Amino acid sequence: MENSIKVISIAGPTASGKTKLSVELAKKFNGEIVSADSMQIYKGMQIATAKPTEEEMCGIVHHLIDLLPSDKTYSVAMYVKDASECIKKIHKKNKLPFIVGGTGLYIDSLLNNIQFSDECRDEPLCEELNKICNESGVEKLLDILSEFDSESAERLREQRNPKRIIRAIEFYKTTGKTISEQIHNSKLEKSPYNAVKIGLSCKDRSKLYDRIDKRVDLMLEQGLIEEAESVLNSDLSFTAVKAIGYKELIPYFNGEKSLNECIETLKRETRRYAKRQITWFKRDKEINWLYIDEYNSFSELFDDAVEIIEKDN
RNA sequence: GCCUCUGUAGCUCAGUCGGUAGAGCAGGGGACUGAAAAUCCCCGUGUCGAUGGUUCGAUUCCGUCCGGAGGCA
Repeated sequence: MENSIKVISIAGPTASGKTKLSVELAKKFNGEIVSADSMQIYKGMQIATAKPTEEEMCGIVHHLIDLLPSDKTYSVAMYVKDASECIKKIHKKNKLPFIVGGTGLYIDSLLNNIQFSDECRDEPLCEELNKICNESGVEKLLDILSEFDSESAERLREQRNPKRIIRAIEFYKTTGKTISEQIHNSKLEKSPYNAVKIGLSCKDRSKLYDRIDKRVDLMLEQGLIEEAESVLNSDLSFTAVKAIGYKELIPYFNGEKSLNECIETLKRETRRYAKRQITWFKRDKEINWLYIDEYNSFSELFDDAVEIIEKDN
């Protein structure tokens, strides 16, 4: 693929060590980092999102971190647009782009060059559909959808996931096309990238969970409580309120639960999040997995990562 | 030392009038196209403390032992 742009992606669950590996690799290969993280996009959410500090960045340029104030919504479509431009610029400078993060949907949509339509949102409609769902149940939503898109209705019937069904209805009402057509059409543009995919994970799940627990403890030492107070007191977009690390502390601030109980909830939610990330990444058979618990030192892990990147040339 | 209660899933506990057991939480697997750190679907993972006895059959009944809690001294 002579005309394709070589990129490296580094994916993996939270607390697997993506930040450190990516910075070291970027140093070695003259790279810049494009974050693929739906929450690090936001300013002011530093500790809970484990955003790399200036010090951790070691002078490597990081894109798509601290891009937006937390009252602005963001989405995968915007991400693909933003990240594509970053890659283009980095490539022009003859540097190597590293796509690094834990948001699988963002990474896959970017690397597969998924085409999103321009405007197809209708928030009042979604609110209305949400109301219908609460009052009459998911079945009602499926009925509405099957009036014009029985194929998707059948596909979505099994899991009865309101969000997906609402989106399918919204898409049709705003574009006149079915979501099935959109999914088909979105894949027509060939990807301009030649991606070398590296995945970081733990062979032993419980070890990853230990790392998560420790990292939450560290966040608390770094001032997570104070950050949570200020974030929760600011205006948060639909997207930003979903961040793990703040909402779990609300019962503590309201005096409904002890701090310890909330911390346990926070750790548990982070573990579940990591599990979902693992499920997502697992199905990509192109990922070269490196298991951090199979290495005695970072430098051995690093050497293997270097080998994966070099053998592609 | 004696008496009482107790020991069942990773945790908290049900239960079996004797036919090898089930809830919640934790956990595991999966899906995923504009909120994705979101949203949703599926799944019980077990030397029923150990060991003898009674019995066709014991996790259940009886004996002994071990561990835990409490009471009396």
